[in-house]
Amino acid sequence: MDEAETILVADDHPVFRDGLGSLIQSQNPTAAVHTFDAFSDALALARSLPSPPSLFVLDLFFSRKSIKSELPALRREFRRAAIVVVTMSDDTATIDAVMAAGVNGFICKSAPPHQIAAAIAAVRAGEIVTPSPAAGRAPAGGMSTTLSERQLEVLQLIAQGKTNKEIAQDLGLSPFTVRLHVSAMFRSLGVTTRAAAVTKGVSEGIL
Amino acid sequence: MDEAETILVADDHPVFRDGLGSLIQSQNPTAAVHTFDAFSDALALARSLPSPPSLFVLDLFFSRKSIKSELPALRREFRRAAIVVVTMSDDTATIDAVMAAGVNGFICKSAPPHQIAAAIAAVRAGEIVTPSPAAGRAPAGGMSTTLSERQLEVLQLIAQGKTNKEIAQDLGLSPFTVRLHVSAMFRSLGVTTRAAAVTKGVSEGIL
DNA sequence: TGGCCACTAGCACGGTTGTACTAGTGGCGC
DNA sequence: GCGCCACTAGTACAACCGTGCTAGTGGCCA
Repeated sequence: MDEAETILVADDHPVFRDGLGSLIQSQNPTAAVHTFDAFSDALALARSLPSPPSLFVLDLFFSRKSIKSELPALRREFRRAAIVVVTMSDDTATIDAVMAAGVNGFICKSAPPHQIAAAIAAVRAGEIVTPSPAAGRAPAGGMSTTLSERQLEVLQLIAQGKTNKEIAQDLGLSPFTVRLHVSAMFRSLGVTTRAAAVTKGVSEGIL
Repeated sequence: MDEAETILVADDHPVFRDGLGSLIQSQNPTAAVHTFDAFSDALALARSLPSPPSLFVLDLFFSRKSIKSELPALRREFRRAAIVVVTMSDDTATIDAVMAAGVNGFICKSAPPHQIAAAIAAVRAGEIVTPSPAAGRAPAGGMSTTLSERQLEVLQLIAQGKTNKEIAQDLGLSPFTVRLHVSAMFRSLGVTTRAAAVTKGVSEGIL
């Protein structure tokens, strides 16, 4: 579906980290899953990647303070990535604080694997997942596909029902060029028609 | 884990209800999935069962008022059941009101099947799921457009990127007939392309 | 009974789409 | 410098799309 999709897992507990990594890898066979024992390492790789990762799964080695600084900063820097926090402490205050930072999911480490898997799948599908009570509104969407600027522009105009000719006029391009962007965008989304591209765009939260 | 597990689905929209029912059934092969076109019918069966259902999936045919009465009542009566609300209107106020009633999940009807499936799986695994605000807009007032059954079916298949020929095969029709449905549906929606039709369908909450 | 509507099926035609090629430019990292 | 990638522009072609016509069936309602 998306050739170079990257997922980053950071957790300082080796056993849990490896288990989590293989769980996610088996759930997303086509994705490149990288695991780290420190958040800073994951962040460093994320920044060095040609295209940003689609999913962060992070242990909460955040102090109370950095929940309010590092986490929102991560959210801002990787607007299009889904962020899931996995942690031991699942008290309401922590959940609220983390969700308020704009992450897409909060999972308790004590949860059984199938529960963690379901939660991650739901987040990757665009939902917001929290363990228990918490009406914590969360902004920003996670998306697992990356499009270039032009491709995104083209997709938005396609969603408006415009023809390639009209898109070319709108963007000040040749219709031939528009076609190439359309084809490339289709390949990125794994579709072959404009209609399917719109559906995909909506489900990915980019429309 | 679930020898006689029962799942109740209530939705007054036939096409969506059936799709939802088979989606859930395929996701939970061992469960007995019952579908209803009215909430009261589902409730009646739930009460008549020897053991309470494990999951309710309900369309939001609740008026604003009954969100604050029927829904919490259901929650109280079936404490151990998971309750998922599926609806057209996904404005923040409605989401807050429904979640405050103590349900386990809130899914927008405009969400693609895989997203709905993931959300239900997460809820069944014990999570709380709320929609990402990035997904389909559905301004209050319901859908302003009426499509015939065939037109809706055609639109749903178009959203999957199918060609007229493929749609004809799926529905057992002639490609010529499909074309007419497509054209009629376009007129109803006030669009001229498939891509725009999908966009319109999402914004109307019928996809 | 006649009118209306949804649904079915077909033909013809012009325009659009999507892909497969080539080919040049500018930016970025190694 | 070299490769890679996004972006630009073009040609050619097969397939598909959307609309305009005609025409028949069955249901519903006044």
